[in-house]
Amino acid sequence: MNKVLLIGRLTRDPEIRYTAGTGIAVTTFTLAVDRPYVGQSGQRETDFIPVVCWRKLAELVANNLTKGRLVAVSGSIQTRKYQAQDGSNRYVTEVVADEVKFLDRPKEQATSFTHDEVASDEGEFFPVDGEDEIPF
Amino acid sequence: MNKVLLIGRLTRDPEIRYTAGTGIAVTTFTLAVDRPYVGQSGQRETDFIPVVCWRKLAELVANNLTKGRLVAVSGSIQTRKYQAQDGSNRYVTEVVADEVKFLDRPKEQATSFTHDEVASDEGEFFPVDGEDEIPF
Amino acid sequence: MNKVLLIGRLTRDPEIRYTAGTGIAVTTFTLAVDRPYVGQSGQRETDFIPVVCWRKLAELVANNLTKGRLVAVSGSIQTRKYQAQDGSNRYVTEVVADEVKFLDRPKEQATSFTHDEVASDEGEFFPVDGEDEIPF
Amino acid sequence: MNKVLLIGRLTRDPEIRYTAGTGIAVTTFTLAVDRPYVGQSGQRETDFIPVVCWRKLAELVANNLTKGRLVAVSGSIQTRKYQAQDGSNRYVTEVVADEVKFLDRPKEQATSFTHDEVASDEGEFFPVDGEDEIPF
DNA sequence: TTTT
DNA sequence: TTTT
Repeated sequence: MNKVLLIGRLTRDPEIRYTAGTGIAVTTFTLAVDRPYVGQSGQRETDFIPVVCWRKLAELVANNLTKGRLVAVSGSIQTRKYQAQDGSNRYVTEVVADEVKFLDRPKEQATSFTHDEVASDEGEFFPVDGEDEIPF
Repeated sequence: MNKVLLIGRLTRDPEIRYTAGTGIAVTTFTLAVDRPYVGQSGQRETDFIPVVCWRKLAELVANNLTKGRLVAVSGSIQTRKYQAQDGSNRYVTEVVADEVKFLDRPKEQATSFTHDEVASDEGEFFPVDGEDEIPF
Repeated sequence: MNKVLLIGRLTRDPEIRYTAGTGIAVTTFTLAVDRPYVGQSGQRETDFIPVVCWRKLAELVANNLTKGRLVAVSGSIQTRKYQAQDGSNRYVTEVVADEVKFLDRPKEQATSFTHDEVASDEGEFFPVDGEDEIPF
Repeated sequence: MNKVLLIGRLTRDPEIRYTAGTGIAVTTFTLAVDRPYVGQSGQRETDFIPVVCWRKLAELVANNLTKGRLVAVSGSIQTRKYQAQDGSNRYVTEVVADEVKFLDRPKEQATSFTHDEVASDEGEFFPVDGEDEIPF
């Protein structure tokens, strides 16, 4: 038995990819989940939890969620091994979602905007990552 | 909200340590949790999930559980950042337990026994795998 | 182990009472939780789940939540026996909350407003359906 | 979202029935779940939680579990309305299982026994109930 | 580095 | 590398 329930906000827009051979959709995002009480440091503490979705759910999430959206996720914890660039084994622990519930309404999408607005948005929110990033 | 429930077996004896300044007990172990159905590879798949306990629970676990024991764990997912030896940041995702329920009985601890019984018990249940094993 | 996680909306304002001897606060409400997929009848199905909170949480809920609010509840299932009026035993199953997370913002409580604003708000969000509604 | 996780023991053997028109298997049992800490009365308190399973799971449970067995159940809370004999509406809250994990091994089944052993076992464990019992 |  |  392996059950997880999280409520938190996306730290970025979700990223969708497709598996090599079979073209199955996989989307990943990180959920910022506040801890219930403030730590001894006085300020609110937060866990940043990597989440993966597959197939239909991957598409639903990629098409409908954006940075900052509040969601509930149910799923399970999965561990994976992968090879780092230096050849050593690395272990990842992440949540595989089987249900994602949207808990707030999307922000007013400006239906028309200037080029500069787009550009600055991209600058802030979608930095181009290197291609051998750790997958979350 | 951040809730986890796991049922699985310890892959090794738990390890207890104490925090530097304050001497608070922390014990860690890995839980082997079988996935509900067999993967496409045909054989049963398993997640190996790192678990941390603090204080009283740390001591309870360290004193009573051993490799192979079946437990239920409830808690939450925590993420931590740490420095690898090469100075780069590494991220860990683990479960912080707030309840651990023992689901099977400990293996028969013979209270008086012959040398042969000890030997066979150790062979099966307590393989020497660390440097601070009780040496008899 | 006994863990419950629910996300749903209050079917009415919560009701607070106090225990006879000791004056401990208890508040109760019912949560409407939609089932994930539509039933064979074609329309969305909903479970109406009784929830109880105690002490500080009872007061927090009674003072801050109202009919229609979206919340996440974590807690456990409790069963209770009580005597019906005809003397027979009756059994109740309900959720005892240990955490309630508010998931939406309260409806704009206009601090000063015109009659028309009140009327339209009530029409949309607070239909009169019980006998102890605030009568204005 | 509606998730439940329970670990407890069956208070009786499970009961299997089949739906009228379609012959779908439904099995019901009650789970005795101990509360984590003793109540103010000093003795351990227990919740008796009604559980329902459908189809394959119904058969698996009916064929393999008996009174006293330890299980983990994951599922959701469901509410149902039914008519009591006096025509009044009654509401039931129960857990619909979607996974049942067996946590102990079955008791040694005597493979041969005397009539008296059978009789006394039945006397202790399977009392004949009246026909208008509340359904759990 | 993995448990039954 | 983090969300409101």
